[in-house]
Amino acid sequence: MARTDTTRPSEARTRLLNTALRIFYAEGIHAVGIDRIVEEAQVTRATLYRHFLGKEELVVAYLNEVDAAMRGQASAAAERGNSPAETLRGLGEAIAAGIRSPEFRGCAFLNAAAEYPDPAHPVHRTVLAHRQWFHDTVEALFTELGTPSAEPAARHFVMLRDGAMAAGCLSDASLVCETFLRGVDGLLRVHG
Amino acid sequence: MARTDTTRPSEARTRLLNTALRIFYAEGIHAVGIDRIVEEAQVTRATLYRHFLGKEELVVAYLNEVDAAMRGQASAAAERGNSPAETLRGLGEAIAAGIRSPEFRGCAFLNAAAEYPDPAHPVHRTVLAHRQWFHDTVEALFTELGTPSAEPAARHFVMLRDGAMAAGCLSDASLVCETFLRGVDGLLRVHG
DNA sequence: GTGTAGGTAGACCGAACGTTCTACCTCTTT
DNA sequence: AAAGAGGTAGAACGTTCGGTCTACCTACAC
Repeated sequence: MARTDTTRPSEARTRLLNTALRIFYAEGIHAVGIDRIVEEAQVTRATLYRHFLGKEELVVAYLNEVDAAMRGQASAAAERGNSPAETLRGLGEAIAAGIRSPEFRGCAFLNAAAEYPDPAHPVHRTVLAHRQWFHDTVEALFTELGTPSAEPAARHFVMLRDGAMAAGCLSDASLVCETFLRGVDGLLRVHG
Repeated sequence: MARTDTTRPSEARTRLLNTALRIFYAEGIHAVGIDRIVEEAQVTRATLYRHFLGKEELVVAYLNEVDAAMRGQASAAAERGNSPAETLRGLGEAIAAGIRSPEFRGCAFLNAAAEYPDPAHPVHRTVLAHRQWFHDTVEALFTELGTPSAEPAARHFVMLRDGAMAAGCLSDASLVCETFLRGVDGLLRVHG
């Protein structure tokens, strides 16, 4: 019985969430059935429904997982950067690194929004909440940087990011990153 | 029998295609069943399968319909514009007008790509083909304009467009258009 | 006038969907 | 010793999915 004692916060739930993350992100949401996730997570259906009310809640949990990762990424960039400009540039680099990674499949939130267009739907609302946070974070950095028009600058930054994330898996990732980072540098040059 | 004689090129097919366009664009592809489309097009299942091999082919036909509309938009901008710069600016205006329209639900191609991530899938390939055309069209305009780095400029233009189209139905459309057109103007100022 | 293309109407198929259920097992806490 | 939470195993629910089928009707072209 040489077992770690960390069995408490539910191993099965973690496995379920990691599997959902991997498969939903790679293949889409409507395209993947509960059976697939249950099977690959090596968990029974009953276990899934013990932890989540249904597929919808699992999808929201999946997006929250990605959201947490993004917030971590932003915090890391903020810690590394010695100035708001450096942080913004670092944020851009982190985004580019994601796009260049082999598993990259676009923005999980943009992809989810494409599948859940109804603004009232919980999944769509989760997407909107994440985007609001990202915009506000970027705007705060531009404000810190002393940009008079921090809000439009943030919108520009976000638009470049959205374009890069959308195109990143539809054309050459390196070229996309190059274009994106050049755009970010231009923005920082103008507003900094 | 005061009927127009234009019954030949299949009324039902047109109705089917228009319905598919409307519903797939508004609600997503995997989310909508064949039954819905057949019902709203006021056509029987047998008729659908007489004109299309299956849902997949209908989806491709839907995207080709949108593609044709976009090419028309680009041609119209080229006819109106007296210079490449004017045409690019006009193209931007046309895109912005689409984003501002009440039925706007993002880029049909980006949305489709989110649902069909497999690069080998016919739907995904249709998306790639459209994007290639768009990129080439924009690059040709920058070349005509005399931009030395026409290709990177085109990539920048497309990235802004992608970002605008992606965000257009996830935040205030007017602000998105403002940011987008400002970006296009900046590009034309730099490269023109 | 006969053949054929396009259409209607509706039954039908097997598979997959999300979801619920019963039954039993195994820890940990009390 | 008892209780409860977390888990397994697997059958079953009704619905919807994409797709096929037969039967019949109508208009036009040869």
